[in-house]
Amino acid sequence: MNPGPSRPKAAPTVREVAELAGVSPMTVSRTLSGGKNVRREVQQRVMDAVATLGYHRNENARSIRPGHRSDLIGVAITNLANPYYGHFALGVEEVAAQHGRRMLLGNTGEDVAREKQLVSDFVGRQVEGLIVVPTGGAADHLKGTRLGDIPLVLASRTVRGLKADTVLIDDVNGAYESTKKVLEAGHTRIGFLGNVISVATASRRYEGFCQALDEFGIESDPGLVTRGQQDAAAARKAMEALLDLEDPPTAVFSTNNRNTIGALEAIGQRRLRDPKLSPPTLIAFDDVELAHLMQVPLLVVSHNPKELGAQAARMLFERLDHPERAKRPRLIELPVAVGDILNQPRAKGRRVKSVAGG
Amino acid sequence: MNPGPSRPKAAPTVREVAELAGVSPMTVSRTLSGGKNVRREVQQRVMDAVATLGYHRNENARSIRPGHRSDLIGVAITNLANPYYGHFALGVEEVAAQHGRRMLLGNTGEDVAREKQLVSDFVGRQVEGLIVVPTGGAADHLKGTRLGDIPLVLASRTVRGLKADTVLIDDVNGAYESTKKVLEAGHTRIGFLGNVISVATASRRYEGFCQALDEFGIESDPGLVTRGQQDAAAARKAMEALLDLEDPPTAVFSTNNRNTIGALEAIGQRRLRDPKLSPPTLIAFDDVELAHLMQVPLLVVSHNPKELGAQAARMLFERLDHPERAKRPRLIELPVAVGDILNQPRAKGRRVKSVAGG
DNA sequence: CTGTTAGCGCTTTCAT
DNA sequence: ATGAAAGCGCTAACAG
Repeated sequence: MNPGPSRPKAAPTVREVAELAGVSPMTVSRTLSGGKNVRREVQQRVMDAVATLGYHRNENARSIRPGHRSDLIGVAITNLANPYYGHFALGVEEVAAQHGRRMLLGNTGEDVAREKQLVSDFVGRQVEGLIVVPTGGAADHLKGTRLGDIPLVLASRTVRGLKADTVLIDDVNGAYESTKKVLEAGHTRIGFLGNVISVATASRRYEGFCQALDEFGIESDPGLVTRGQQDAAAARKAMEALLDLEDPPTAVFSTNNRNTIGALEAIGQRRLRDPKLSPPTLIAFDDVELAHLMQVPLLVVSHNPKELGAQAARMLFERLDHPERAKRPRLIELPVAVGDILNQPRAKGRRVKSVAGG
Repeated sequence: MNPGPSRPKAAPTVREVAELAGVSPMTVSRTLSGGKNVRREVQQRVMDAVATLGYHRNENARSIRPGHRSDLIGVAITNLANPYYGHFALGVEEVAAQHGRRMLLGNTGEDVAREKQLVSDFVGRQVEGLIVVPTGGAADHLKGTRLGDIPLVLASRTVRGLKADTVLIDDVNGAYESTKKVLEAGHTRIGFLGNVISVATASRRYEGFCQALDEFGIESDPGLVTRGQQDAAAARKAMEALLDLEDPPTAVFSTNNRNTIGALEAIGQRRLRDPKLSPPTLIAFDDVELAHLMQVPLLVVSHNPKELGAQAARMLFERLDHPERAKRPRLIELPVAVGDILNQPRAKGRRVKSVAGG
């Protein structure tokens, strides 16, 4: 009657199932693996025993046998709170599921130490492969030898000096094309809202930004370049500072969705006080929900984070499921779509055509 | 020279490390578990061997020993692409990390079959506990016996007839209070944008909504109630339909962030065509980035999805780490914050005090 | 301090 | 069609 201190009764094992079904463990094992060479009737008895005992076969014990896959992949991303990485993780998960794999997901919070710890743990858990959005710090722990030669795919960011499959967004070009488009529209003072420099995407996008300025013979004004904003709050402050300048930029390049949100908040807030404020044109790398409806001139450089994750996963499974094909590390750059400048103020903006994209 | 077909050389084992270090496997094991009773010098030799071989101890093999924790929890959520669940997962992950656990994360996509499959797999992988955002379909597979009595925490939604720790948002009250506030502001025709009915949150929020209407003696007009919008696109259409009504609602209750986005898109789009459009007041359950800057009268019912995840994880670890304390299933409802109505139109909207309309 | 033995849950191999 | 034995990688328990 009294269940007692509810000792977490050890999970039933094959042996117990076997006993209850009146067969040997081997027969249970066979039944569970498809039922080859087991009489229908016996199979039924086994399945009944499984059901009554609530038996689940121990995948961990199973996976220590040689030649057995763990069906597990390890994924380390930097910030799960960012919807960008939510989509990314979903892309990975979906492809992993298609390939019959499960996903161990860890959040690094942009902390190398945590990344190291996570990766090491993943390897210990016998993941078949790793997908990592590297934090950008030292990355010895990602070296092949340290990983026991488990396949690794880097996503969204590279690591200098690390040979591994990599999927990136075409950052440089996206930044270049979009900046160019805004320059063509006549802007000459363009601000820059960036995230941490050590993050590879940040510098790549800055690179493209500068390329375009160079091409137009414009010297980047250091006073217009801000860096290191990791979240929307910081970005908002940075944007406010830009707006407060004596000679504020007429356009601002925002490196990522966090900066875009912050920038739009700053602008939106200002406008509540001064409805006539004519906001700067915003170049937004990464698409952001609702941004296009904010009545701020906006040029979106959009791409698909879910596809980024899916692609990373595909590269991984290419290696895992076809080790015979795989050769040297591959680098894939996913295309971005540079849109048109939306919400142009009616009077001014002369129509610039050009359609860019993938 | 030629590495050959690159046979994925089996991961090194304790034995190999032991051999290289000139000790027994046991000494390696001891060293790796803290180094008790191993001479410093020998430890060093072992660590060197570990480093040269790139050895990672096999956690799976380790975890089959009796009494050993797997340090793994299984988390099944419905839609990783929704930033809401990204935050949720982050909350879980952080608390799990604090407790030294790793997270197996699966996405159900609101599909019961997938949920069932995931949960079963998680159990087979020896997770110590489960956190599930139930899809809402049949849930036999979540019954204790089927789970091998692994602790389960339901998050965000309940399952009727299932005894398990549960963390919810205070949906009913949040919907009630916010609707009431809008009724007090003088609105009498209030639309409803809902998601799938089978989802428990949906009906709970609808319940609160109706409660408030009842209290003000207003009969809910079926023509104003829409249901089943799972994503922003569907929500947008539903909102457009509401706006197209001959006698459109002056306020609209949006059940969740997907519906809010869709509603704001619909309104924003309309306004581009007709800048004078006076948009309905939006009651937004779930906070949404940028929403408050959209110049749409807005009442946000906000809460913290990350905290929801953290709380779910805390309940789980309470049971795991203190099995002696744990008693009957607990239900926690996290409070919501009902804000003020923002972005009220200045000129027109005559200030209606808190007097109900018959 | 260190090594030997045994066995965790499972399945491959080899009987029967 | 079924079972017995052996061993995967690891570590308690017990020597020494």
